[in-house]
Amino acid sequence: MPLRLYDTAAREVRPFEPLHPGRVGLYNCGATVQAVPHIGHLRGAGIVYDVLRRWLEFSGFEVVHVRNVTDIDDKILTKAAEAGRPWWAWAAEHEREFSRAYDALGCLPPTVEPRATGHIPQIQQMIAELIDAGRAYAAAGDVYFAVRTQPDYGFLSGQRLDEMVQGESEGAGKRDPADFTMWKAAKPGEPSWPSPWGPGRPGWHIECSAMARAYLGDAFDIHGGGIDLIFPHHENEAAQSHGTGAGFARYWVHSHWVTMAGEKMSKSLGNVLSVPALTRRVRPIALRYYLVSVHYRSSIEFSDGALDDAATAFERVEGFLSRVAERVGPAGVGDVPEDFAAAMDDDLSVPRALAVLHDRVRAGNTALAAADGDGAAAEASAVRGMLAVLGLDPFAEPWTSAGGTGGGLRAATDALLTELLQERTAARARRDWAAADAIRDKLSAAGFAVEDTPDGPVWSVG
RNA sequence: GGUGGGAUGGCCGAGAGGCGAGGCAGCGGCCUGCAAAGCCGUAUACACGGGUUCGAAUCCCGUUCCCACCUCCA
Repeated sequence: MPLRLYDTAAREVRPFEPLHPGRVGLYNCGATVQAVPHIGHLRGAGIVYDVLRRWLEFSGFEVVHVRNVTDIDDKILTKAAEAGRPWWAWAAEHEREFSRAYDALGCLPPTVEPRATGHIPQIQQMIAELIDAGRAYAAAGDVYFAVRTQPDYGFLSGQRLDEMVQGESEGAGKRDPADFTMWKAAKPGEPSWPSPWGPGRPGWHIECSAMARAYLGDAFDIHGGGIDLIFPHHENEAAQSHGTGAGFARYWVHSHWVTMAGEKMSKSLGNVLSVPALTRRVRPIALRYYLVSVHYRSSIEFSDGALDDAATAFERVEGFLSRVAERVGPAGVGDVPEDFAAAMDDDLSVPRALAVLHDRVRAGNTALAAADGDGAAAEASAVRGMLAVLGLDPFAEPWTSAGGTGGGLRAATDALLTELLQERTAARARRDWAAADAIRDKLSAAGFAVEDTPDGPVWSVG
């Protein structure tokens, strides 16, 4: 069954057919680098599209994945000014914060991460085209998009111009309140680029229109972002691109919120959670599992309890994999079961896909208990295949290199513990339970858990 | 006012007319010297009130409550 995706513009799930066979152009709105990222950003701009991209690639598509960085806008300017820092330093610092967070949660680097400030010529070119087409006008150094000249305006968000409360803030030469700015005249002290309409900088939406065209062409397959971007950002992006005659995105995908106490996580509400704050509680791979485990079109109601539950659930999966590795040898990354693929093809139904994964883990554990090494290995490779699609394969980058007891340290610890474990085994052999338990308690106090398996004792951290 | 999304068992979360997804927690059992891990079993769940139907958590009508967007927002 081929992939089906919910398309916001169509308001329904529809079969995905790429513009060019075998290739997919995917654009998702990344960050406006004005503040430190929280996990809502990471789900909505990072992980959801990382999973989509991985699934497309697994399905055989060659994916060009573009995730932009908006590094010039009003908020960056005002926040940098408040902090007494240059705007470009402020933007660069927060861009790095986002990069670190994306990396920490195992998001593959996009094919390209274009910055708005690196595409001023493309932006100006597009504005000029829209003026020539009669869809935009310059006034007092600003350039506005004339919304009423675009017949399909509102197709994406369902907003009707007559019903809108009001558009973007008023401007000097604005003809209609709903018109929006594509080029902003520089005020004194603000950064600016020369342009035919006077020195200024790009408005909020034009950078995405211009950069999508630069890397994906006039028409491309999928455009994504958080639901809050549907209006005005994506509506306006589409208006600009359609205004030049471009077909623009063919499928619109939107990811939902991370909420706390029912409310959207946002800086202004003060209910934000950063990646570092959460990875003090659970490991990054467990945090990713938590964020991935809810369907992308449902909001995640964050709670510490749910996060801990997710971490425990993921440990069950990891436990199976490491038991197989120790007893029958490391499993490869295998193909995914059909029902897993069917769930993923059905609008990325990750929760259903995870049910398949857990079923396979149980089957694998049963095989292991029956000393069926081949059976266990087969399940393990299927499990790794599924995990890889979700960016959760514990034996893959970046999880192998980060955290845990890696290589040398593990070997050194093992050497030290082996002696104690042998002592304990001897005590158990002579049925001296007190001595055996004393050793186990001692290790436990030091942070090592000891489990007895048919193949002898196994230690682990925790 | 306009637009869109919700309310599922102790908790998290799928599903969308008929076999009670999956996870976490709990309980009973198996295994274990005891554990741990694992396995097996285990639930008067679908906001409320009507209706359609042989059958509704799923469809229809009404009600209540929650959230988001229409201003910056993943």
